[in-house]
Amino acid sequence: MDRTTTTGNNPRRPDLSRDNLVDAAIGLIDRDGAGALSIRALADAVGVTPMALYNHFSSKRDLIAAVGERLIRSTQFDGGHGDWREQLRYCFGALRHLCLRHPGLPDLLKLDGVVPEAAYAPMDVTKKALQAQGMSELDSVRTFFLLTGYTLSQAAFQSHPTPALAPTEKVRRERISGRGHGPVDRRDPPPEWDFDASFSFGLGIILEGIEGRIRAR
Amino acid sequence: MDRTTTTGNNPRRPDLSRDNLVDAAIGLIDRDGAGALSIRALADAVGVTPMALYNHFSSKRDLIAAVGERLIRSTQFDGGHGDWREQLRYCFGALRHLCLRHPGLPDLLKLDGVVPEAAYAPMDVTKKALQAQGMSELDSVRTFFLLTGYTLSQAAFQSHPTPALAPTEKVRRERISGRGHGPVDRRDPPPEWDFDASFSFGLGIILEGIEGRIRAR
DNA sequence: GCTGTTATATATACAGTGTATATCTATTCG
DNA sequence: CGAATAGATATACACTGTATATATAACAGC
Repeated sequence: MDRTTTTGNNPRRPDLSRDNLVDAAIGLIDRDGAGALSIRALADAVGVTPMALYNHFSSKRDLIAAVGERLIRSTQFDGGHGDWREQLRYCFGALRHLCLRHPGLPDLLKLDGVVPEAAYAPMDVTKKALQAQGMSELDSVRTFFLLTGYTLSQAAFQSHPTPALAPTEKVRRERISGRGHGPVDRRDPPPEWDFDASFSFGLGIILEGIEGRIRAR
Repeated sequence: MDRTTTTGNNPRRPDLSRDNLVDAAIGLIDRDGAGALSIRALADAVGVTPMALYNHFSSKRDLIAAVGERLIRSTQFDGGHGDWREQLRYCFGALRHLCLRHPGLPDLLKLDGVVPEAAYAPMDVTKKALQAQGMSELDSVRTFFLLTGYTLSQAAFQSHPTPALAPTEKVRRERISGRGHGPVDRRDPPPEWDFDASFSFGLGIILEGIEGRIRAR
């Protein structure tokens, strides 16, 4: 069946489609985080019954993958104009800013271990930049994992300030652990922590290490 | 009340306690992953009613934090004998192996953004090693985040092979997306991927970058 | 021994979650 | 038009964490 046959502008049937649903889903996670994306919440948001979504996505995993696909595809990773260092800075800066603009994204993907196809665009950029410097394909891929792991972990760290304790939990904790250090929430960095500078510092170290490997070739 | 007043060896009341519960919880996540740790599953495992657990933990977050605390505390991070490089290799090697022995651990902690107090032991090791080389405290902490982010992301990548599609999901997907690339599961590395070598390679790059920073002081 | 207090385990219930199954309806095609 | 089909719905199930109220077991002091 032709995909564009969706009831024209008939208001009776809402115009569901993968695209519209992904739009709405992104709205949800941008507003209230990855946890806010539930089948029922999304159905409510588009004014439809939960099970209706299953005519467009085979599962929540499928939906999540589509969200990731869309967001990552909307980002350009190969815009660096200078040398390999600039290219990598651009590429992973773009990845980082994508994660910061959509703080729910890394959580969402990690939640179900989904890796959208598009997520490997930065890998291609990295391989191209480094192989041009004489690095082997294997080492280029390894370096890609290094850069990606670092970038995502930093973005996640920046995006999630300490989640507050639920009030009732706090009360019960006092009752229970008269002894024993209670659990500790994600410890915040000092409030004036400069995430940009911190990320840049770590990236600089990595780039310097890469340069050493390249020169040692 | 004295903590050791737990009914002696009376079999009527099972000997619940934070320690025993954490033991059982670790058993669950080691056997079936982070997702297998639910209040009800843990209660079943120790032969008790779900709500009984809430006399020992204020919430599931509390339980998770205790599990993390215990596992991390059981690990020694400062056993390196050589120079700062060896110390860091030892420290983050230990962190990595901890995560590999308990593949559910990173997921578990990330799940609720919990960071056990003990998780900052590696930070102390890193600060000590690097400040001894003249690095500032700020940069040492930044470097710690770099090393931790890399180590955890690599361990997570190694621990989670592609989750299989649920059978019904596969069927429905065929029905739906006659068009559109379906979602992609975590793409596996090639089957002969050498995780140890890959981790070592990335760590080497980081250490080389650090050395550059230290020398440039 | 008995009694009151405190610690712990239970029973029940609620609001969520993803999704299987069956049904109903609106649209399109022959 | 009638038949086929795509898509939305209604209901239900098994699961989650946990609030609330109740019951029971252990201990303190008499």
